[in-house]
Amino acid sequence: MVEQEHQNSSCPPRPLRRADLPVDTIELAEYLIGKTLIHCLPGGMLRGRIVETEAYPVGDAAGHAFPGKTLRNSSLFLPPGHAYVYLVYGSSLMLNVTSEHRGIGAGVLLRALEPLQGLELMQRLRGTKRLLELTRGPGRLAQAMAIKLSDDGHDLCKPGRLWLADAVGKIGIVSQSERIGLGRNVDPPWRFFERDNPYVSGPRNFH
DNA sequence: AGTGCGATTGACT
DNA sequence: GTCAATCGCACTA
Repeated sequence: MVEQEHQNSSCPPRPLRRADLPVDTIELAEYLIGKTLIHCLPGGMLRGRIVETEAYPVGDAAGHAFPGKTLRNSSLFLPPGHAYVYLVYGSSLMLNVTSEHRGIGAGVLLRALEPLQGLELMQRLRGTKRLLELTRGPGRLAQAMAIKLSDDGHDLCKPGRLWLADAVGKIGIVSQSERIGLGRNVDPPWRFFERDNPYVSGPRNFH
């Protein structure tokens, strides 16, 4: 029998290299679709495939860096490929990937994953067995991946504990829409998602 | 020191 | 579909 029954079990995930990340925030948001997020824990490995992102580029009034650098948003100003983690609504952690250059505050919010590995641990972390409720939505994603506030500023291009790796599987049609949850009426199409993936949160209307 | 408000979620009609 | 919980942060006084 052939050992190589699945691409994922045979070749180890290759980390995303910082030099390969598109500098532009919007390009990075699209680039990250299909890529994987890995968190190695004592209890096992958590791994998911990114299926939905949102760009918060330079000069975007909705971006956390817009009012200027503060203690809370300082990680957004790190070099590209770092984690910016913050708490909203008192209970939900959000995980972003920094973009642009050191000293520039911009990033990409990871909004949904397709769970690949460590599903039982994700189910425990999330308190549900329903697969579609594990990683659909940014807060759920962070909880299922055991992201903590202390992961703020972590280098996601350094393979080890928490890092980004190359794409898995065929990437489907990537659609764009307005971003979700901003109390604004008009918004540029800076949300990217794999159109036919069931783990995408929110509306799937596409441009 | 006090106030208002989220890049959401889960519970409920 | 509606709606409120929840709390760290930024801002005002």
